[in-house]
Amino acid sequence: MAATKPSVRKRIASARARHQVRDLYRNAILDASERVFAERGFHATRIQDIAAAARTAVGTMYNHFNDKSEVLCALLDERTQEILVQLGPRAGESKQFAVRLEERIRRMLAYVERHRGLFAIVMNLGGGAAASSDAAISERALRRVQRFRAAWQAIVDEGVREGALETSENPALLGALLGGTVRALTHDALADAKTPLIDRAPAIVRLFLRGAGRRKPARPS
Amino acid sequence: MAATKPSVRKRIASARARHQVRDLYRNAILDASERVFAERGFHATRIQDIAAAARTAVGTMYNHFNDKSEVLCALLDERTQEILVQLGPRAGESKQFAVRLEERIRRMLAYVERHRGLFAIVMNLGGGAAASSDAAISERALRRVQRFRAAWQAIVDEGVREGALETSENPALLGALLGGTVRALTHDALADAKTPLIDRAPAIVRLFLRGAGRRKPARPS
Amino acid sequence: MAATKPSVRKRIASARARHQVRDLYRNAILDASERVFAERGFHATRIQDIAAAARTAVGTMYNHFNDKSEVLCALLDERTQEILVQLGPRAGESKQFAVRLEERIRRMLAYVERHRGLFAIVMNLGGGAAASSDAAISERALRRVQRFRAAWQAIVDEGVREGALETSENPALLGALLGGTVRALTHDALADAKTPLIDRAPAIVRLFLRGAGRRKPARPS
Amino acid sequence: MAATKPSVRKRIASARARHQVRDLYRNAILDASERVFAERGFHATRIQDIAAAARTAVGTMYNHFNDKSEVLCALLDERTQEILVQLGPRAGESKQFAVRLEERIRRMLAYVERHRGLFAIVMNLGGGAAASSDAAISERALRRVQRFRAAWQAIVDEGVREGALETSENPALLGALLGGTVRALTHDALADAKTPLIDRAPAIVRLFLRGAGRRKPARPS
DNA sequence: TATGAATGAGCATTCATTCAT
DNA sequence: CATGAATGAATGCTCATTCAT
Repeated sequence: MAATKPSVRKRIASARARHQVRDLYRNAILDASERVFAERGFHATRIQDIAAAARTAVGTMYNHFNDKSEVLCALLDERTQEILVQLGPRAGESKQFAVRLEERIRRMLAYVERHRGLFAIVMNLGGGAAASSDAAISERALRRVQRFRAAWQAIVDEGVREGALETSENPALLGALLGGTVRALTHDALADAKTPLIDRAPAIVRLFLRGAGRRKPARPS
Repeated sequence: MAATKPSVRKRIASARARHQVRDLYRNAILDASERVFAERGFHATRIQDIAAAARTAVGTMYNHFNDKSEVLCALLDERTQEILVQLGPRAGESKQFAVRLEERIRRMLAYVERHRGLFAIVMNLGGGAAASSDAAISERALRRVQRFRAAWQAIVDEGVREGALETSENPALLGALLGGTVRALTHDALADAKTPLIDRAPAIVRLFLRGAGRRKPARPS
Repeated sequence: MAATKPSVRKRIASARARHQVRDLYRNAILDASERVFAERGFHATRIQDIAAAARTAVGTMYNHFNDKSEVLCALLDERTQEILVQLGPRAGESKQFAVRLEERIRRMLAYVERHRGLFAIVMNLGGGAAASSDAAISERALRRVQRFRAAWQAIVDEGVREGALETSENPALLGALLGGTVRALTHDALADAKTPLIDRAPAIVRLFLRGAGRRKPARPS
Repeated sequence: MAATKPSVRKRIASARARHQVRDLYRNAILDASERVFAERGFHATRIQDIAAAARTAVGTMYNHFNDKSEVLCALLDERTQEILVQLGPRAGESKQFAVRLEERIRRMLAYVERHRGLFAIVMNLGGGAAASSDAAISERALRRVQRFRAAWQAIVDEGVREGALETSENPALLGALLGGTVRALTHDALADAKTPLIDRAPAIVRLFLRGAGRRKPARPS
């Protein structure tokens, strides 16, 4: 380490610098695309628009991405990844499943809130580039969906393991239910209100756990 | 009335006939568009494709619809309308909310099954022509969403009135939950399996009503 | 004459009537086309527009004219013919060329005034259907131009014969000058002002006859 | 200045070069469009035709002009500008108005001769893209007409100031007359003959100045 | 590697014309 | 002969992609 020759160190440094410059462009493009997609939607957005928003030349975009849908794809991959991190376990979480779940959902909603515009359209685009005929893209879209599913499933499995969730139900259905409940109430909140998304966390957890049916239908004396 | 002169009667008849011919074309176009949209997705579908599938000239499409997105819009309006009918009350339904709900959802799923291809796309397009910048189109898309919401809400209100649903919950949230649960499990079934959609009805109702949480956590003796 | 049998008379009458009905449509179409052409210009006018303005079906137009440019052509033929009549001799005209000329131009301007809209665009379309690639149409347009030229020439020839016009000038040039002067001042008046066209008649004649140069350059004592 | 760093100088040079390349394309398109418009007329000319004649891609046209009529517009703006230059004053012109006027018209006719084809069309299109409903285009067409009017008026004003033109006439009418006379005789020459346009210059001036009326109607003794 | 003008296949849309009623 | 919906060739324009600088 310390023995590295200066010229080499410099070369490494400059390589790192060059990489950072690359990433600078890449990130500028992704950030710009998020803004523009959120504003206009995917199909109405022209490559030029993204380039302009990123203060870049169109050609530059093609040095970083193969084509338009790859930009969206990369953006979604990144945001999805980050969402999944929010949904993952953390050190020092509560022992109680419900509390933990609510906390994770709260984190996720906070993240979604920070990217409201993007998610407002993503929820309408399903997996992403809707109806993309490009196999590679659909492939990645599918993988994203699956990763999401897996995340819900993992949480559900935790709950089952801890005896917090009903064992007589098909766990796969419970996974779908969790995803659906989160999605439904989030979508609702995104469209409707200026209410902060996070406020929905308790209801999501409660409804997911207890459903809509009348509880304690008959309180025995 | 009976005295209507033959020529007049004939004129009326031919007017009716002409209308029926118009509808013939209109329906042929809508049906064709459903097939093609389902196959290729909205954006990948060219007007020509629809025309060809409808065995019509391109120009004819423009005699019936103002542009491509209006075709999708009209199609969705029609299908939405029909779905909502399935979700509506019928004569001779069960007194029990849960039974009735399951029956309605079963009807809806049967309808969706008959239009699998379309709905597979629609669920990814959310409100419809995603990112349509045309105000009139978005307006109609929004109205469709609202009509759906209203339908779920109406059902929930029934349940609340009959004491089948939890009264301590915000009814609006219950509506969203019902929609979300149906959507989630339907989407899941559309993507995943060749399982008949209707088979999902019981799970939908059960999960909507009772949630995923462990029931009777501790049955005291 | 009087001996014509009733049935025959009736047949003739009905034939005449039928012809009149034909002309009714034809004229309605021509009048409508004049209005619409004047409003939108030739190329921006769709056959449908004319039909609508004439309260006729499109098909009807094709019973009377072979195609769109024929409508314009017929219209221009008719209006040109009528203009030329205004420029022709009348009984009881003044013996003085200048007076006679002014009178005729006054009549012409009155006619143009009644068809302001049409002529405003015709003056910009030159011969008519500008750049029509149809030989038959261009042919008729050319003929109209020639008939106009001939009219100016005939007037000039009158003036020359009567010793009112300069004989040392090429009469063809004088013809062109007359046409040009009329056209220039008419065009000017059409565009510019709400001044009645006829008021331009004296100036037209005066300038045509005496030019713009300083008169009596040197009044010899 | 002399101290400009090489890289900067190079950048400037390449910027200039790039601009020149842009103009190369722009001019190629304008020249090509002149040829094609002259041959086929405006409406019969397809964008593709111009592109082909300019050995350019269609898209390139849209990098330089907003649409088809803008091409014509730009062309006319340029040619008009150049015509007006011919009509303007030059160093070392004659003191005599008539001589000067003839010289200017000669120059103008020489220019028109070099663009015969275009002007043959333009004279039939009046202000330009006939019936263009686009406000911006009509606006520019109008401005061209006005600049022409102003040019004639300026010449007339010169003549009046120098006592060469009749002061009892409304100068505006004299301006219109000059324009009309030039137009009439030019149009005549364009259509009719293979006679060189310039030969018409003397007649134009003579007729403009002295009119068609019999001169010295009766020089007594 | 950034740049941005050139490229041209691709597509929605128009509208003159036809023809069955 | 009037009608007006069907027809489909024709065309302007877009925009993702390329590539010389």
